[in-house]
Amino acid sequence: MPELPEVEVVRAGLAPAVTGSRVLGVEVFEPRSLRRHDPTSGAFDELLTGARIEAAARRGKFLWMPLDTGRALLAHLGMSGQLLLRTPDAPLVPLLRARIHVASPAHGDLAVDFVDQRIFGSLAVERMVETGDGAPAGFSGEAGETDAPWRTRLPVPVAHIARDPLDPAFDDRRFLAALATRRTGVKRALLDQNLVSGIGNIYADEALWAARVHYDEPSNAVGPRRSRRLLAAVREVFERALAEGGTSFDAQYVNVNGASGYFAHSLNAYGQQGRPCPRCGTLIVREQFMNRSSHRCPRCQRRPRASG
DNA sequence: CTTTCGCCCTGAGTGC
DNA sequence: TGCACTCAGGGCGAAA
Repeated sequence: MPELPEVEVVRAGLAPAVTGSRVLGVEVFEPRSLRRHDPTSGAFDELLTGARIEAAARRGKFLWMPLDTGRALLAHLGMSGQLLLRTPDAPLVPLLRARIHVASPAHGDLAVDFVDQRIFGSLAVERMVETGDGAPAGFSGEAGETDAPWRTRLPVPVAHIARDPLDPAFDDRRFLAALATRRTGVKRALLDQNLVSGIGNIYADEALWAARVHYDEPSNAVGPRRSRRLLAAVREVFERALAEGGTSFDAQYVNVNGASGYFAHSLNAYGQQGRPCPRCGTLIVREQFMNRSSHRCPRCQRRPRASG
């Protein structure tokens, strides 16, 4: 499932093709994929058609394309979403939920296909709000090196989403202070997009393994030293996955050109139950937590004392 | 405010 | 061959 590295690969693949392009038309095959779109602000296709796409930007797992209308096309891939660049007449695959036709100055006419099996992902056209701190709203590659208005604006539904750990404007101290304050399990905190964005179940387990922290340890019990180690581990697993072109556990994720971004061999904990911990050889276990699965090494990641 | 919980959603895989 | 069942989990609104 797409987390920050996968979404970034999609953004980076999309950006050169869509930047400066004009939306020619929209085809919607599955209305539920637009359930996040507020129709009272205008019909999805009407708000898109004719607009010029200025860039492709990302914060955490949220991806948006600022439009010259002052709004943005917002995409979240959910569990199984993909954004694929196709030729305008490419055959319609069964799971295709929407197709956006654009005229690209660099690549001619293109189809941007939104494919999503489980329909947890969504597309919407949203209003923008200022970040307030003057820093770029998200990462948008070279296009972000501009003073265009969209640079410091983000779609309304993303306003409450924290910056991600690869964002230069990410506030380490604030995050560490929040960990020290919260009484919830540390993995819950890692997955809380209001605290730090971009982390999903896979990279949470990988970072916790790398930092040797048990997922259910109260976040305020981890302490500053290990919390810093954990944050560093998150960044390391992200950077490594980015270097490998994005990771996905089940090959649902396909990058913008349709090639698989599957690099399961690089996973140390997630999905590795029954296999030896690469560090100590103890067999990795899988446990139910938060209605999802957590993977850990029973020896490297012991639950400290009494809790839960 | 903080935290937890239930809901959404369906193709692939499994077992009988 | 077919059918019932299970599994995957991000984000959000409601509730405690």
